[in-house]
Amino acid sequence: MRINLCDMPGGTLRERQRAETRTLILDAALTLFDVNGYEHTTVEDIADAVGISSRTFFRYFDSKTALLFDHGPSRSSDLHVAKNSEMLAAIVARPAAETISEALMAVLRERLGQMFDSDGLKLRQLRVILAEPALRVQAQDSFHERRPDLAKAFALRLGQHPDDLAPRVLAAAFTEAIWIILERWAADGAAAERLPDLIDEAFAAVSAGLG
Amino acid sequence: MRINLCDMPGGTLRERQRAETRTLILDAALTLFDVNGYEHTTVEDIADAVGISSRTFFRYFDSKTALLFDHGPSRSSDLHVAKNSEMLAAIVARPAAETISEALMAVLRERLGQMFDSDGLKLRQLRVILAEPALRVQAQDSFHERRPDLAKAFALRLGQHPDDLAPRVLAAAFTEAIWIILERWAADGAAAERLPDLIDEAFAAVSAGLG
DNA sequence: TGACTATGTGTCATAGACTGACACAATGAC
DNA sequence: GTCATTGTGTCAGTCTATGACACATAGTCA
Repeated sequence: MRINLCDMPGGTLRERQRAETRTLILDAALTLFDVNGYEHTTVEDIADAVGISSRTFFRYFDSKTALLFDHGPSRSSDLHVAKNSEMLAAIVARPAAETISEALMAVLRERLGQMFDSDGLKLRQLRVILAEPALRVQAQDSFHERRPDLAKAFALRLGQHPDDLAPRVLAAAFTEAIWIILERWAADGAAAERLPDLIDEAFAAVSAGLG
Repeated sequence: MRINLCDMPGGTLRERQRAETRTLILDAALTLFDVNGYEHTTVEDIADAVGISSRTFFRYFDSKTALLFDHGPSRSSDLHVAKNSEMLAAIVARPAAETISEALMAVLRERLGQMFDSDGLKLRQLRVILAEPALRVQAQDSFHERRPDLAKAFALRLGQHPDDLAPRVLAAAFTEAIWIILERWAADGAAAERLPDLIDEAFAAVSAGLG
């Protein structure tokens, strides 16, 4: 059952096994979702596919939906956290002369493609989400999770408090914009080179709309 | 069990009974949520409180969360639909010289207070939602439901397609703004006369932030 | 290497949201 | 009053999720 873990770097055998099992679950789940649809795939199906009990599944993922919002194989356990703060730091670090829209756009152009490119994971998740209308709503939640952080970054640029209205509203607006971009990108076949164009287009529209 | 239905206008006895049961369920549920919290109130608790089986509960409400997003006693069954389209029509009908922000603000000043004032229902729902962090996320969904409509109204004003970016982003931004307004309003004690002030304040901030 | 501890796993039992099927009761129409 | 329509309770069952316990595996220390 355990496959060659030797080529994976990292801590103890346990940690490597855990990471391996996690990716096995995630991969099996996304495949099953793809074939049978999210609703018609039970947690037991997933567990069976990996050869674990469904009880064990819940020791790896808090819920079935967590599979869709998981940030990668968590090779090093908080890699994505680092990535996230990097992104926020990048937003804050953009030249003060730039508007928030310009700053965010620049950061997205640099990093959004990378995010969806590194492995196919995020794209596969995105596709499942887009396929099931009920999930699109929940997906907003996943973005929503990051909104406070985004609002914080905006607040820093604006010299305001993160709970103030402007940062939060801007975060909501741009979160929606990113969502639309990803939607269209996936619908267009998810070609990596399309992403920058879509970002440009979207942000131009937003600027025009908000101005 | 059935209480004096005679003073309620409306169609057949069956319809009146149904409407009555519906409000009984809704009222009992919100009371229980208030006392024991949303999570610790089971559907069976609610059903017991009304004197129906939990199976019957699900014949009135699609889900437990539906209780929080239900639009009133549905005396006349699609009253809220009418209200909703009225609101959208009002947005479209505002003078063309107004910006979208101004138009929406004017409509909200006219109608938002009314919406939360007519009966205590929406405020009670709002309080439950705000009390339980997990629900705040779902609440976004409920607003989200109406976003396409809002986007449509905006699109009409902008002379754009409802699926275009600008209307959707604007809808997201203003939905968030409304949400923030309601949050603060509830936190402030939900005094009816505070609402217009909060609306003014919020929209001023948004305009300043977006400009 | 062998014992000892920590951690992971399966099994079992259970709660809680929801759904389908069926029998029975109440309503509305004639 | 008869008869079709519709509402309700009961029962059984699915699926997500969690707690308890026993057993197995990995990490540690002598």
